Amino acid sequence: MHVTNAETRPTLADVAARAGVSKSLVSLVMRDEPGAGAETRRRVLEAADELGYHPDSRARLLRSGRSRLLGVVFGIQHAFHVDLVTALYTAARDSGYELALSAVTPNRDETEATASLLQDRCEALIMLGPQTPAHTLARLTTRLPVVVLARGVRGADVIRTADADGLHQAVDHLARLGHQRIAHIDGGRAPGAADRRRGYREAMDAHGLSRHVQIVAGGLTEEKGTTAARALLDQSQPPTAITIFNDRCATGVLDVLARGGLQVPEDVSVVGYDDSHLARLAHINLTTIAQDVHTMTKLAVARAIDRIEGANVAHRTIVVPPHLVIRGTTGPATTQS
Amino acid sequence: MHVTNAETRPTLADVAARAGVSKSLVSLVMRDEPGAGAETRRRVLEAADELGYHPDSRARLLRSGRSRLLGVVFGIQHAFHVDLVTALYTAARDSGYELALSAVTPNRDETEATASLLQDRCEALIMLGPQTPAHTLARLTTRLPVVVLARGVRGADVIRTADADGLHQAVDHLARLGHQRIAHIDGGRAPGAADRRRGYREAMDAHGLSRHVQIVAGGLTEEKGTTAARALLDQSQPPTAITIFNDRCATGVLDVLARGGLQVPEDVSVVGYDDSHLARLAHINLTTIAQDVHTMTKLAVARAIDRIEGANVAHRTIVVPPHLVIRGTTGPATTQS
DNA sequence: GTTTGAACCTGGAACGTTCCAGACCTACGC
DNA sequence: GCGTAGGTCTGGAACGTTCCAGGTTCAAAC
Repeated sequence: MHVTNAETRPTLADVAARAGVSKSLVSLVMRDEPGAGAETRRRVLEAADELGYHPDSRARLLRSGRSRLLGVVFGIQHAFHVDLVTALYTAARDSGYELALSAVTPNRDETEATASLLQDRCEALIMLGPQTPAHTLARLTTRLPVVVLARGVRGADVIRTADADGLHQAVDHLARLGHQRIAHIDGGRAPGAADRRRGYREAMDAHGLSRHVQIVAGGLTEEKGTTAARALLDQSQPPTAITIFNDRCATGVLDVLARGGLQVPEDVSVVGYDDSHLARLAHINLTTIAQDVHTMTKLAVARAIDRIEGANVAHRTIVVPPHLVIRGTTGPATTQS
Repeated sequence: MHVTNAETRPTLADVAARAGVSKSLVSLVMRDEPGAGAETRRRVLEAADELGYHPDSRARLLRSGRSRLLGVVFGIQHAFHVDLVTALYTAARDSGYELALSAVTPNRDETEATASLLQDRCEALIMLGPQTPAHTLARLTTRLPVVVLARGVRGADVIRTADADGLHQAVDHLARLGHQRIAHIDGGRAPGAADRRRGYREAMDAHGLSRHVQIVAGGLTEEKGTTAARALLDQSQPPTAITIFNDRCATGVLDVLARGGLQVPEDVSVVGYDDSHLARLAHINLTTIAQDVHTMTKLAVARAIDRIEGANVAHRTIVVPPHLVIRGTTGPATTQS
């Protein structure tokens, strides 16, 4: 006999007893599967409601052998990751899978974040701009499907933006506005940085501006942006336009410009990268290269699920085109220069 | 295509078979419980390692009736929440409990975030600055322990900062520097905003500056900061110092000042609130009121666990004192004003 | 009047753990 | 010699589901 105790939550058996049917039938009804009559279904639902029954996902998942969980590893401090996670939630909404977040923080590295998701028996991993070495990722891939977002790497599924193309668009835009001394503050060894550097160089060449190519060491953070910007401004002939590795770094640059008494875009034009929520802030209002977060996350979820359900495509990279978003930090080059 | 049974992960039984012992014994060893001989223990661990065995938390939790999970509801867009989550991870590290994150995003409200954690059978909820109405929180409390961080609310455990005290410290600091026209940009209806407003007013009174009290409507975001700052600067006699609801809002203010050609702190001093990572950025370098994130998160985790383990203290609020962090955005009032 | 086949429902065996009661040793005190 | 007490180890019953193979019923088709 099952005694309903205040401490223990009601179970399938309790509901079954109350509705006068079998556990199996209640199970069916709870999952909204066919195979139960309308009237019985109603009675079962009523009983469940009265008891305040909620299915126990642990037991459910244990039995079905599945967790229906997509693990997400992300850097909680990264503006762009935050945007991606936000979009991932909506991308996963109707997929029948849930997201399990695991954050990377200054005190919690990627290995730890990943391990905790594995323990939860996630069925696939979506990793945002992971720093994990390629061979470690490859090993992970043998355990479960891994989709890497915003970083190119062999051996796993990758969804990334056409980074070089993004910088082409940035340079094209600036060149159209008459700029010639266009500099680039890069992202060092960060994922995507190399491609963006290359794109910048190619585009400058294409516009016949090779002699004005100038690449300054930057990084992912505001800090790096400020030091890079100071270095640029210290020159005898500072650039009239700057393309920057990402938006976060760009805000550091903007800050240095403002403090230096330089008007944006009158004196200097600035283009960021990511179109993260930072760029959209009214007081930043940054012209930037948008990564198509919506598409990228949709593709990532879809690919993860395909893999889970056994699609045996070779590991493949999907490249999503970026696009220019013109806001207030770019304007025509002044004639004097 | 692999021939190995990549489909099924190794289980306790597999390890037991390989080591030539019973499931129960392996279970003991895996949990590091006493009751197994040194040599057997070694053999079991070896077998587990060779098979790449990892315990299945679902089954484990199902059987033990516990999840050892602390659910965390947080706003992924909020700089301060990000700091709190970061600290929560380290606070929970050696507690024997894991964190389950559930983010609130523009498309995923608190109700949804909470529901998903309940389904995972979290044993307690830690909610960061929740917007959920008090009576809904109270109902939640009947289902499981709820610890609210950074918002005062009756009926649940609350860990919060002495917000009024924080503004006292800010005003004291500015008054000591000789400022008189000290304004406050508030946080509207945000958690804590009312207390900070009150603290500001009290402190101004205490310094005999009642006639200079000026409160401008602000908010949580950079945007709100910029419009509030513009309103302040438009006056015939703008303030020489500004205290602001939070750091994020303060960066908006700083930006307006910089663009307006005003030097900080020479022309205007600025004090933020939270000491979030924003404030520490070299180019922001914001004087601010630090909430003691370390202590708050430690207390939150401890309280949650106390509740889980049956400590039956009455619901109680713990107030943590804030402290002033002097950085570069405050300086002596200029004599001329 | 039998057969057929949906539509509805049931019982019991998994899933991979933990927990409990007890079995088997060996050593020890008397 | 006996009883007892630890220290090791084992078998099997939970935990709350889902899944599978079947069992009724009842109306329509032969």
